Amino acid sequence: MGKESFQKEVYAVVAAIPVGKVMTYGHIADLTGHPQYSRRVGQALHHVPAELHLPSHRVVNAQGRLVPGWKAQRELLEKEGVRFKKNGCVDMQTFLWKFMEEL
DNA sequence: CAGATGACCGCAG
DNA sequence: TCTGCGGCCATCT
Repeated sequence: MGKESFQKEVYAVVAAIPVGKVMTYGHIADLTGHPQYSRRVGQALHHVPAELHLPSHRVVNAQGRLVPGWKAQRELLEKEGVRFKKNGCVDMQTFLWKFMEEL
């Protein structure tokens, strides 16, 4: 498995996140079979070509915090029905995508 | 080639 | 809430 195949797997997972749900970098790393690659998931998404039109705004960190410096992200999520806690973090209990429970 | 850096994670103070 | 520390890994200086 080369590095760019890992990148493709990441993109596939992100593309599969349903509207109104979010997923964390760590979980995506787990799904690709590389539990320690959370940082690489972040890199892959930071450099993802816009023409792929991935819903990368639905990826947040493990605390539900949004991407530093990306001002449109919160609005995009709110438009999909994602609500935030008082501290500004996503309400993970409600909006984290639990893919296991969909089978 | 050695450090620094980053869309990370968890724990601690 | 913010800061620091150790661990992690590829990329940039």
